Amino acid sequence: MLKLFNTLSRQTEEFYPLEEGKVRMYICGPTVWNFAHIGNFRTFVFGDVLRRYLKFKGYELTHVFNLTDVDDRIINEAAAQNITIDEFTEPFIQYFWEDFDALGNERPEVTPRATHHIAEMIDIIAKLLDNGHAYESDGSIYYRITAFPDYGKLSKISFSGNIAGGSERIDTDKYDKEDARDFALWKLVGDEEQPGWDAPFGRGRPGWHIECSAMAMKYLGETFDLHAGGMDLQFPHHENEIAQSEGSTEKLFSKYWVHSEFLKIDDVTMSKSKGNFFTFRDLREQGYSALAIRYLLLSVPYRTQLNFTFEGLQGAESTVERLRNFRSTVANANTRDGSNAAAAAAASRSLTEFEAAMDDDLNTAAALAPIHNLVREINTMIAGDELRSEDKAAVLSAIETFVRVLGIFGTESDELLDDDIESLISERKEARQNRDFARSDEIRDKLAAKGIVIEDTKDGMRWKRK
RNA sequence: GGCGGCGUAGCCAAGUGGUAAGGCAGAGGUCUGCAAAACCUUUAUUCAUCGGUUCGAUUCCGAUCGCCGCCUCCA
Repeated sequence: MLKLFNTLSRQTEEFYPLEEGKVRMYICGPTVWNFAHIGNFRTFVFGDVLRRYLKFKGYELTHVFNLTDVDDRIINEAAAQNITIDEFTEPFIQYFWEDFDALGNERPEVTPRATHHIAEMIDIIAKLLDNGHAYESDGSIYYRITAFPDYGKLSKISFSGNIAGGSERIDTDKYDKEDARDFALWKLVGDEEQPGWDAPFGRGRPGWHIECSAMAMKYLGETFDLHAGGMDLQFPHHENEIAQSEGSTEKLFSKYWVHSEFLKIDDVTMSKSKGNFFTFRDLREQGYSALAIRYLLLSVPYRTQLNFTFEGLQGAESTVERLRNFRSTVANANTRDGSNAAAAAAASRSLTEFEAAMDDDLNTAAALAPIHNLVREINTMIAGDELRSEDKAAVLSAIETFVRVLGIFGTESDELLDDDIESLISERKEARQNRDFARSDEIRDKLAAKGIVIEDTKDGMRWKRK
């Protein structure tokens, strides 16, 4: 039984949409022009692991992932270039998905654009105006927080403490709001020259939070199962989504809230403002593999800040390589007929422990241990010629489960070798039989130059792409 | 000032009221024509410090020190 930590209740509890057999989830992604840093991608990798695990558990999923394009910079820049917002954002979105895919994430079912949902946002704002949860001031529309007593239930934020205390960021009356906490739902655009959208309550642009309320409820219903995102979004973004949605429907918005922690670089949280951030592409350009980056990001449970080091990334590279080798070693092992009960038992125990750890609030760190244990145990059996042909399937099937849920073994390359590479390999085989090691090594070097690594195992020659 | 998190071997870290998972790196060995891969052995009497509760605490409580986050852009 999967248990998740629900930010709303501040406790780890059984994931209760279980009975329904389906999960509707929403994840906030980055603004499209913003090159998401690796900390954001940690959120997306965990979102992916969550969705893969839910599918593994047999749930039917509807997963909405928002790459937002409602942003003054985007709107203004598109207008300045005299192109549509879609035309402007297209290359950024493509760039993002390339990274998203390269990290081994599955694409969510729904990936809406906020600017295509202005009408839905206007509807919610109109409802909030009707029922007193919003008000107009100087042509803009603001949310009236005093009308929503539950405000703060997610982040447990205390405004009395903030205001009485030493926060230097109390918003002064820059706008004519009733209360410093009130936030904009609709920002007036008075100048007809400036891009904006027409609404019954005036021409303007949506505020920063309304899009997620609108799209989540449109695709998932007024009440849905799970809403995830980075810790940084808990307040104010998610708190405000709750206020808008529940204020308009008077129904529970999301049953579960799941927030993942960022990572630290040399013990300092990576963030834009700190300037110590780097992107997935930065790491790729330094030669690190996507698989190792994925492994590192999920090697620490999602609610713990991972302390990122390059030593750790290098280590992940070795680990991932070992897993990859294991998979092909098992697949290619020359085994005698029959079965060895110990092997099947090891595979089954590994799966059980893996699932128990994942059930425990997606404890990926604990879930990796049984995988490594299986690798060691089966490798030992192979070395001692104790693995039997009938056991291979059980071990490979366990690996497939780990791949399906975590995606850390990489995909098995089933590409055929080019003919000349193939002939070089058989030539080398012959040379070795004739103990012509000079020729053998020469061929190995030649193949290495083409990115093909040759290894001589006791079960024969093995190759892989570097 | 309010709210929250953390401090476990060289590094990344899991974890529990009953005596420290896993990975990486390091050392020694086995195998091998050489590599590579793999295997074996080895690395914390100890979990920031000081008290307390307990038969027993790394795990619970209190204090102290240190670090981090949110309250402000990062949807």
